[in-house]
Amino acid sequence: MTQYSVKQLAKIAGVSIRTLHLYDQMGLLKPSTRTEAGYRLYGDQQLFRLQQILFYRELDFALKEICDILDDPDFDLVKALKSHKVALNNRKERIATLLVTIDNTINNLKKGNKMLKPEELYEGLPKEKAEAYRNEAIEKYGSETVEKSENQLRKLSKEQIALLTNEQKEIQAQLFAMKYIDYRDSQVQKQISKHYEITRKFWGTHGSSDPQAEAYAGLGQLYVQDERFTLIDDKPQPEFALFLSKALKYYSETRLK
Amino acid sequence: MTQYSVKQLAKIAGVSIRTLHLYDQMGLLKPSTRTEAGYRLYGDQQLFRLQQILFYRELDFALKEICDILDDPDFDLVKALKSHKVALNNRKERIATLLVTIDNTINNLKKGNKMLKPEELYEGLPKEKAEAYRNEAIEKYGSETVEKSENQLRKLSKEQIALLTNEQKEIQAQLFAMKYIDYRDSQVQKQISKHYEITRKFWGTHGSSDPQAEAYAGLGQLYVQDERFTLIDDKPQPEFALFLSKALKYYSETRLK
DNA sequence: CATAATCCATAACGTAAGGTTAGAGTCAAG
DNA sequence: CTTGACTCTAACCTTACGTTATGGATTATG
Repeated sequence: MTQYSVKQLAKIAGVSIRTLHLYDQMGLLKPSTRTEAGYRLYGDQQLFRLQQILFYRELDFALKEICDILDDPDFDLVKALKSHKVALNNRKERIATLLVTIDNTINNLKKGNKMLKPEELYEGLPKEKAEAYRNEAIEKYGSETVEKSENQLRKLSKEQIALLTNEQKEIQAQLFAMKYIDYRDSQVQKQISKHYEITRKFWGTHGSSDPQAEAYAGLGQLYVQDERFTLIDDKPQPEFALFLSKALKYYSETRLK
Repeated sequence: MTQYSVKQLAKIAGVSIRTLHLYDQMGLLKPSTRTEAGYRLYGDQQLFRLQQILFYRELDFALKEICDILDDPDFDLVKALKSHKVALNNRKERIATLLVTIDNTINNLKKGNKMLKPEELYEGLPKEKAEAYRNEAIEKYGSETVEKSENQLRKLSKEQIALLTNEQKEIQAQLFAMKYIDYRDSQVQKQISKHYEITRKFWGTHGSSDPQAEAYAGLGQLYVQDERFTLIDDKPQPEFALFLSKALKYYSETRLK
């Protein structure tokens, strides 16, 4: 049975000595024994436990949770993993939104906020352009995301989009004028609910109510991804897009269930 | 010109009073003026500035960075956004890996570590199974990720995989026996370099050297995603897979450039 | 065997971005 | 004139360690 000093264990495990001290102090990993002088000595069992600790740490579990996982025999690991998965998925989604917003912001800065020609916007794009746009989008955000948005879009015919955006433009302008700050604000959410009602009319109530909430939240993603939806005075507004997407998500989560 | 108290500003901005105190203290957002009694009063300019602050905060910038962004007129915003994008992309990738690992771990726990039949593994899978597997994988990880892995895989013919895995099995077994702890350990990296040499033989040096490093790191992802690559005694080892993927990435980053 | 070089221990402070009291002063309304 | 709502500063709590600081223990070398 091998014995390891703090330094040895730290080295083979790739953690700092301080980390081992900390884990000892909080009861996560106690040395198997101490020398007369109080030196920590770890055995193979401790090495194995450390290996497990590092695995769960790598999965972004908090140290206290790891404590429970390893020490409580009744701990429902599958449940913990699943809820952890949900949290990670949320982070992932959030990061994806941020990445798109950053791209749009960079684009705006580069173009010096150059105005886009209105005729490029809501009429059928020239096919090559549309194709190029799609490919670029896939390149940047992955086909998964793009396809999801496209499904969103396909629910709306061209004319519907034209009508929709005219009515929505007003609401968006009002929201924009509100100095878009807190997406949970009741005034903001009131406007969003109008927005939702208009949107719903054009989705032609497809019967099932559950996908609607999701689709509406997904619309926010579309706003972030496609600058054409958040033009104010023909200028793209990434900050506003980010705000709107959060407002829609919040609305769909709180009001629509 | 409207004036806001801390509470009012906090409410319309959706932040806590403490946050405003903090921003004041660190010079990120000073009130426009103070009353005789020392109460903070904010104007519209401050509201606008707060709006910008929250935008960058939402993009996960540190408060100090936001300070620079807003106060330094020479600040290279595009550059900052780009490097920030790289960081976010790394986080995203990491989270994706963790999600797959969690899935595999859950699967293992559910199956009670049931053995997989060896004939299911490296021989051509029955078509339906392969299709089902692929669809499931797309469902879980997105078509982007799956296609990337498939491109990895397509570089190897069936026979090559068979040979490859036989030779690699040995190395992996040795790595496994090393109590897979620190992927940066020189002994570990030595084994990885052997692993790399073997792998490289079968990739038949496609000329360009840059994609090789990336492809090799991508192989680690494949290990994580497909349990069949990290079977030890016919049992999937998600922890070991995670370890290996990090070791490969580290190797490709430090040794291959 | 003395001494220098490591190694180890505990302790305490610092980090980011606030949350959470605590104690005390300020303001408008009843 | 007191109540209640609001404000101020100050100080400690959080995570998961990193970073000294100080002093004792062990080992290597001359």
